[in-house]
Amino acid sequence: MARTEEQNEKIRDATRTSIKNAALDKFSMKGLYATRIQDIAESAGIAQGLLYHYYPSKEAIYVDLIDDGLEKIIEASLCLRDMDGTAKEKIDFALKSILQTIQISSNFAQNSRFITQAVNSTAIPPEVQKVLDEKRDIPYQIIAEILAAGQEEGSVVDGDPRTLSTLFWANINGLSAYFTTWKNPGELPDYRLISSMFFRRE
Amino acid sequence: MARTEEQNEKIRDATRTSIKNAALDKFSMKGLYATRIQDIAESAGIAQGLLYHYYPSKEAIYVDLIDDGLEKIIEASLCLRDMDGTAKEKIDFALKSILQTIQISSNFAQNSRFITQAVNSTAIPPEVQKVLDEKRDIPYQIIAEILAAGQEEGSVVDGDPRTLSTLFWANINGLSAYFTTWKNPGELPDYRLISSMFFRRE
DNA sequence: TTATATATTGAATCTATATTCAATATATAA
DNA sequence: TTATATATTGAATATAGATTCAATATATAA
Repeated sequence: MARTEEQNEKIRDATRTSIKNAALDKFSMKGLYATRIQDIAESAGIAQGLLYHYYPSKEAIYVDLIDDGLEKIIEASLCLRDMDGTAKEKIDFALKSILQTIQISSNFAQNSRFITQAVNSTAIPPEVQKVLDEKRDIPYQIIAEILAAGQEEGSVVDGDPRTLSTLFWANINGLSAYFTTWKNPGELPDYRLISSMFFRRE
Repeated sequence: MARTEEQNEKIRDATRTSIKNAALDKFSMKGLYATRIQDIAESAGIAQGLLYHYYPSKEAIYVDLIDDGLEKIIEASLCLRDMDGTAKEKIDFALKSILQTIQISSNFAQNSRFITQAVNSTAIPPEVQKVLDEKRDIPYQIIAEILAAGQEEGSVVDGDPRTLSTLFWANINGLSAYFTTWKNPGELPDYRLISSMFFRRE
């Protein structure tokens, strides 16, 4: 007999992972339509043909990655919501960690860049649009919840919590975009500056 | 004899303008590589072939439009810098007018979306990259100047003016992106919330 | 060792679309 | 009217690159 199913699965998992990593690298830098299937295959260290044993098309890889990307942000948001502490502690923690992550690792910024590109194009495949429609709003809702709780506590400024949440994410996305798309981006602002928008003065 | 040179020029100007308008519409929504030359021609109401009497390639239209787009922002920034008033008045005026424009007309947001896409892709033609390298930084410098003057006046908070300027544009870009890429985006935040980041409390 | 299942290869095909070009339409100066 | 310059058309061409597929490599159970 040949390899066991378990062994084949391990091989396929490894190959699938390198395809996904390679594809995220390329898509996040060049977008769906400027990325060549050959780019991805080469970067993953496999032949073009093999890619089609894992995904039926270039678009299918994209859909998969968009879903992953949104899930990551949702997961992090939920984790923030469910942690102990006041609204101020949560927002400050979020800002501090995100700004730090942007500078230290490329993960957050890469993911953010990838999603930004998808969101900015109406040419994305309908399946991608569907995932975006279902999931993109969730992190906005979660931050709005946290801010609403802060208004109850009396710490957060007045105003529609959802609008404040929009402002929160606009800052994150704006800074992240700035940071990834610039040669030498300089420093990021202190998190307290951003935080000060959302909270009353003592 | 046939038409005068002046008359031909008028015809060509009109055609060129509709090509540029159509191309900006398409590029800003779908990006360079997902936009088909046929899309642009159709939307401009001309035949594909004619496009090549005005531009040597799809990329050339793109370069032209990127330059226009950056020039518009630079022009507005310079105008702000040179107006009378304190730093606070200028920044407040800028925030107020931009937020209003985002909601009222599509011009600013369309331009912003277009530039965001270009900036987020390393697949853009080298000529576009060149224009971006030359011009993208200027609005950041101008806002930094204004904020530095505000620090002299004592109204603007401490910190590297260029970093504050980054934060200013991150807010503008983040909100603009939010607003154009959402079906029913809801309200934009009050400009004073953003402004409060940059100025000391009375 | 060997048989076998499946992971992998890369050249061949097929298609979409950017670009070219020969022919046509148009408008006005004479 | 007519001659003419040039704006315009759209079908033909060329090509890049997505997808397919027949052949090969690999690894292990027997």
